[in-house]
Amino acid sequence: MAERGPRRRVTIADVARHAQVSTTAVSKVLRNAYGASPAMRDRVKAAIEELGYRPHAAARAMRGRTFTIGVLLPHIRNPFFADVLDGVNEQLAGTSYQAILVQGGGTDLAAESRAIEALIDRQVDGILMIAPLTAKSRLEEVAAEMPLIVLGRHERSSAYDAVFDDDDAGTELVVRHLIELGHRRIGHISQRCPGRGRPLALPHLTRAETYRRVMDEHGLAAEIAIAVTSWTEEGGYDGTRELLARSPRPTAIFAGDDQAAFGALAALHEAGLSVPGDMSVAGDDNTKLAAMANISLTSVDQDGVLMGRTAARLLLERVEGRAAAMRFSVTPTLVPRRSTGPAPADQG
Amino acid sequence: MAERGPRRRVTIADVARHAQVSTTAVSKVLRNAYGASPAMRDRVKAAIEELGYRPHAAARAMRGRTFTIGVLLPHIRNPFFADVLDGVNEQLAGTSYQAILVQGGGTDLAAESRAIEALIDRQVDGILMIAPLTAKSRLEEVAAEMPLIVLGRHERSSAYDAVFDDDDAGTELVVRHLIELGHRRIGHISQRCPGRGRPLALPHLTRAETYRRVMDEHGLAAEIAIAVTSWTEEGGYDGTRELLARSPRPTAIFAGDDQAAFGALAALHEAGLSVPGDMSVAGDDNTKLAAMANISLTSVDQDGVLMGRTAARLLLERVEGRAAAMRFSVTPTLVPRRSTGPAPADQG
DNA sequence: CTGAAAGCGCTAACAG
DNA sequence: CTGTTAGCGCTTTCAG
Repeated sequence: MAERGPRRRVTIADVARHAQVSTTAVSKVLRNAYGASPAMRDRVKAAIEELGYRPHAAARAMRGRTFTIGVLLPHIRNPFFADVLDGVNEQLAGTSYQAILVQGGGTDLAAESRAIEALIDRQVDGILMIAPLTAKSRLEEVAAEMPLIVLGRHERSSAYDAVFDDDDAGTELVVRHLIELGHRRIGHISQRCPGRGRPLALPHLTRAETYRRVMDEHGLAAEIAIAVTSWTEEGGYDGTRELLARSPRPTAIFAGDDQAAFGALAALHEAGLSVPGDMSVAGDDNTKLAAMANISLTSVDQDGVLMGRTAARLLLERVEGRAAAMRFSVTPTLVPRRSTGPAPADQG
Repeated sequence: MAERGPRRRVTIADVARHAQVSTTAVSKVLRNAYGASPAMRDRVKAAIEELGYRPHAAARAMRGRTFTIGVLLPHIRNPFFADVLDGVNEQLAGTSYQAILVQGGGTDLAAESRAIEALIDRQVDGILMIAPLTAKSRLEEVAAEMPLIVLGRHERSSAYDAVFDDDDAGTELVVRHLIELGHRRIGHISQRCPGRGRPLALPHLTRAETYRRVMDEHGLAAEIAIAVTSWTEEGGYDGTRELLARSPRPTAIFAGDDQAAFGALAALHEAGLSVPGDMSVAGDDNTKLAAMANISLTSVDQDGVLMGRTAARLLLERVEGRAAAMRFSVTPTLVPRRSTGPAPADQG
């Protein structure tokens, strides 16, 4: 009959009593603050150990820090986010900070806003947002209230730090790679952008824009073909069906990210087209699955763990007081695999 | 020069002043508590709206609830967890509760303990643990302190609720399916179990045990072959290589879960073996990718969204006061696809 | 129905 | 170096 919470939690007062000191002394020891003799320090530490005391985060929150870092991410379906999170946790390990995640509703802006507010209401010491959809102006408002790092967006702001992949370079690598293989009709799959108003500097927009630019630079402006769906398996599938319906159909697809590329491969398989014989496919993110021998998907590698680690480091710096904005950009590399090959001969 | 937090947050006192009532009144309105006239209620609500007041979770935590549900999950690499989480968020939408996630270190028991403590220290109103490694005795301690739901484990406890897939039934479906296709040498990939001491009722142990039982029941005890790696792409790859090294090698592999099955498919591709011609492969979880035409992986479907929704519902019930333990089990179904087929003729 | 007042556990002035 | 004390924002008796 699990009676709930009968055993009152050990508090700083219990520790103080047990160690025969004041609560102030305990607090000082806990925070490694100035003004506690080694002897007292030892006695308090022993008492903490004996009583199994752990600080009550909510009580701390009322005066000082919560030692909690809030991480906002759109969803947990993209393995790239898992890499980023591993980097974050790696950087936080050994500190007293703990990361808590909240899921913003994918492409639902309102849900994301609620998630951000939830984090603020819970008084986290700093926030890391992964590819948020929220308008820059709102991000700056949040940054005015607490340390903020934005991962995966390119805008420049003096209010928060930015950690991002150089999407421009990555896309250029992919599109050039395809062009060098002789492709001219290269399709692209992008995502719907939920934000009304000014377009955000989100990866999918940068990639689409760069795709356009590189095509144009090679005199292929007329061959530009973008299917706007979403970067999920289904989105890649649907987008590919859309591109296949064109006449003449493309000979290569840059799917935007790996998840979409997997959907593209499925759609091509279903259509009876061979890869890369009839159609080349490239993704972006270089997920584990892309490297698997039976998939062997050409992709763009960006070090997600490094990005996560860096973001967490920058955030802790801000929590410690840094105010000047920093930007950290990761340079991607192309990983060519068997899903891309020479354009079919009939293309000329 | 983002000056941090200059604009003091709106508090209940501000609202009270603005609405010309006491803070008690505001608090009552916020909690829909008894003892506030409709008129006052309206006035307070208007003030809240005007001032953009949002309750301060930490302050609430000191007296009452935080309206926060803690979700512990091993990692975010398994798409099945994403389904569960969608179910949780779906159930929580419309309530005032917010889910926060913490990642326990995969197979690292100590990291998981720290994550659980982090949740307790942050005074969540209830905890949902997804496939935790922690010993049952510790789970019961936690359950004595706060509402707890455990998802994905089979033990029976009077202290917390359990939501789980009937892994026994699922595995039986897969193994029988393979046996009916004429396979006799059926290999299995399982995970290393970190827990010392009593084995936990985790899915991979149930599946392995059931695999053994069904093989035995069909007189195939001698053909039992288990590779113990991990349920990741790499683990599936390594496990398959291990099984392939046996002589004679199996003609079918039940990979334990889809992620591992993807690794298995890669290893077989690399080994030049055809699926299902030379080897049948089955997974478990029925992830989106398994359904893709080019993969077409036979799998076991278990409704993750339903499980998440149910877990969240049960947790809220407990938060509201229910004490009697409940168990909810989801019945899985087999989804046969092209990755499984008749055993090669040479098997007899 | 309404409000004054006493804390929840902790931190940070401030005295001693 | 040490301890006393006044809150942080909210909930919750308990009088009016």
